[in-house]
Amino acid sequence: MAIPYNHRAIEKKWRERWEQNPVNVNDGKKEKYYCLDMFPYPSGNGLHVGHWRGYVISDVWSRYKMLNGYYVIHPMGWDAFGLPAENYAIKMGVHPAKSTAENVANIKRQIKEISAVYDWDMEVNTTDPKFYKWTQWIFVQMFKKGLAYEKEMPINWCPSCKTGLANEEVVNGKCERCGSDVTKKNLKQWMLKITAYADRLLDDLDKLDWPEKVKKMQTDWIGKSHGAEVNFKIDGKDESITVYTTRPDTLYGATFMVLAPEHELAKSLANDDTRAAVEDYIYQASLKSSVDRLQDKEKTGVFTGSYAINPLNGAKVPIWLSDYVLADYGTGAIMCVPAHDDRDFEFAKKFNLPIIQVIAKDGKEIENMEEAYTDASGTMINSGDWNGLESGELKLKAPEMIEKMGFGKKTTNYKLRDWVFSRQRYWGEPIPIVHCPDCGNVPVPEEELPLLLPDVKSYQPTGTGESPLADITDWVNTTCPKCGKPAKRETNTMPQWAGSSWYFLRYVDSKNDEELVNREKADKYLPVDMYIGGVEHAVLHLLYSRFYTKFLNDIGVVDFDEPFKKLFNQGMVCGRDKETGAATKMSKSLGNIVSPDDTVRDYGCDALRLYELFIGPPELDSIWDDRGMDGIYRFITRLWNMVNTNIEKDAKETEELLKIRNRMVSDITKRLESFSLNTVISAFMEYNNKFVELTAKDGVDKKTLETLAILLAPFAPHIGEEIWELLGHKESVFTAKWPTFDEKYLVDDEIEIAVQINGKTKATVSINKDIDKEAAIAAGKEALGSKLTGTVVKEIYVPGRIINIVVKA
RNA sequence: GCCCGUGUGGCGGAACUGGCAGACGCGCAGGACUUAAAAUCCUGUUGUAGUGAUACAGUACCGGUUCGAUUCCGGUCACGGGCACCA
Repeated sequence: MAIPYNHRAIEKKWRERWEQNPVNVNDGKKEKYYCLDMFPYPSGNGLHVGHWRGYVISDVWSRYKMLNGYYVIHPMGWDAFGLPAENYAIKMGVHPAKSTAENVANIKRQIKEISAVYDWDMEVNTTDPKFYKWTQWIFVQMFKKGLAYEKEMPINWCPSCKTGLANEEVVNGKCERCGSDVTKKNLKQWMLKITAYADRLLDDLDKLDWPEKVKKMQTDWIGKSHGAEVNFKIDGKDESITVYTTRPDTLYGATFMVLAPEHELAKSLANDDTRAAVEDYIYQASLKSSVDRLQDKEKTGVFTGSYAINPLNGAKVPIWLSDYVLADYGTGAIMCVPAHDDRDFEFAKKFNLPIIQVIAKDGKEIENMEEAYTDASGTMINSGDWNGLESGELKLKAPEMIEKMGFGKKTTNYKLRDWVFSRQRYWGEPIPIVHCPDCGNVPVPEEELPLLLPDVKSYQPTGTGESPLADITDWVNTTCPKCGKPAKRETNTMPQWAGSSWYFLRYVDSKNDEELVNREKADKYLPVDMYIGGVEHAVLHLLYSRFYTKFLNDIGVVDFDEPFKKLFNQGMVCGRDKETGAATKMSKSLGNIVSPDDTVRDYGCDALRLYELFIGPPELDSIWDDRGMDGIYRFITRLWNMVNTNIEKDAKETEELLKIRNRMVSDITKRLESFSLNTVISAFMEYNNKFVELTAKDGVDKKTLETLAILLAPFAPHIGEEIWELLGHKESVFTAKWPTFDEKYLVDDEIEIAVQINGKTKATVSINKDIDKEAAIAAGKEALGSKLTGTVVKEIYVPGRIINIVVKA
């Protein structure tokens, strides 16, 4: 009898062989295919089976591409700077450099258990000075182009992480990392002018083969809107206030105006009667945190005492202050049309302000308006010259009309804000800037990069708005690179996203000390063809990376302006809540983390790889169930025994086997191409069941077994190799070509189809696939026999699919 | 509140452009082998009624289009995700 399946021996053997003779080689002739994983941050918890899943998916895809003749770039690295690593270090009471190195070592060991075809020569680590030299270099280039600038402003501040945060890092008013309520803090910050790329970031989404969901999230995040700025004169003064509106068609319906409490004219609009109330309102608003401002939907406000003149009809409208108007969007001031905007309506009701309907709803004026009519469709009313126009068309034309009339202009606005880039933390790339009292901000000269992160005993965040680096006077005090006079270093560090925004460019030339990436190599091996990772980075990493790539394209570092052609988001692997049985995210606090280590030991790497795929559709979340591993192991054992038995049998190729083999190739290839990886595994099981059946009879031929070995290799590489070798091959299975199939074997001549009466299946019948309708109907009726009663009204035959007889009782 | 996604056996999930709903696997039940257990193999497994072939019902719910709907359309509910006063 055949040798029993021994996953430990087989996997050890092939891992050693691959180590000596890598299977993914660049012979300079093959076309490249760049398949990238989102690189992990090395947390102390190590990997769980959820992380594994993404890596298995990308490895299956990489190996499939190899078998299709590509040289596959499939690298791995470490996103090791940033808050998670630093917070972990603080918790454990060790230096982040030390804990990071330990965590990297542990996770690398775990990742090697996957037996993926990673090219470890390419490995990068964002905390390596040789790497962050270039992270700093990019910052300097941005500074030179005016895209990195310093600004004092109220920014999002996490009181627990004790650092400023980017807008993208604030989720529902809470810190993305630790969940604390985010407050505002006035700090001098480095900013990156991502808004300069807003239009390109928006327009180029069309070029990308990405999930629609992610594209939509980025579109919404950029939030481009079209409208007009309109100038309203302040009654009795020379000054005017400019508002931004997307609904200039409703200008005749503007019955009041609201400014953000932070608006520069806010105080000056008050008179003796209102001054106390206005100043108090402004003060109260300044105390509100962003969370309060998000949660208090109840409108508040105060009348300034001043009026503005509607430039279109000369109407005098009161000017109010309210915190529902955002200071940093548009002009910080809005014209209010309560009849056609929900928020303005609510405000008008609360403060008893007039409501004028200017768009007819269903051709009429609404009698007792109970909610705003917000559709831009209907005929204009109460609108002077504009009466009778269609509001949707007017909305589009009004900005230009206003521009011609001379009291405003057509304009666009974005929700996207510039990127707050300073972190008041230790564990990040130092921002390479020197503050000189005479020369201002001077970048560290490029030949002096990297500017090393100094070693320090106390790396805890200070909470004062200063980075821990500020305490290291030796380091802070320096000389100005320009004039040589005493100067001080910038002490803030970069956010975690700095390194991850460009790391994928570095893999293909990771040891280059002269350039970020050699241009020739970049042209040859970049950009990324397939990027695989979780959806949680939709507006963070994936937006930042696109921005960086466009910038590097602009300064000639690379010749493409989109980093990732295709994106695949894999679903999470959830655990089960022990009490409710509901699916929950795997987390340490819930105690439902499943580590891959034990599973690999007990069932083997191949078994876990197959199970990670079999568990459910790769793009959806799925639930881990340990018991499923037994099913996979049974399948592997059955397959293993089947192959070994057939090697002894040495069966002949028959017509039946030819058919099965071609169908197997067709099924697996189609499902793999459409990323339906869970059903690929199902198909393997189904075909294996057939082979087991045939083995009990005449056996399965060698060619079919070879085909099976190749098909299986991307999924279970050790087994694929072992079977390939058992079948007499000296070279690796990955030197083989992915098999093709012949269409002629996919369809039977005799097919079995369903026979229905009034759309309900009542019988089945075997017919030749080419017979005409008449013959098919006759065969169908015969199969139905006495079940067919009543008058036949209609006879339907869809060739190869169905026979349906419609009868009337 | 707005936008997007999902809803199929005890469980994970299949079903190509509308064409035999429940592939494949888990679990469970019965059987074989065994002194016994594990492992392995075989059989069954949507529900209801019936010994039975079979009949009827059935893809969250209500309705529509169609010879025929898990699939298309309209409405409702539930769950998940994104955005959240962006004028």
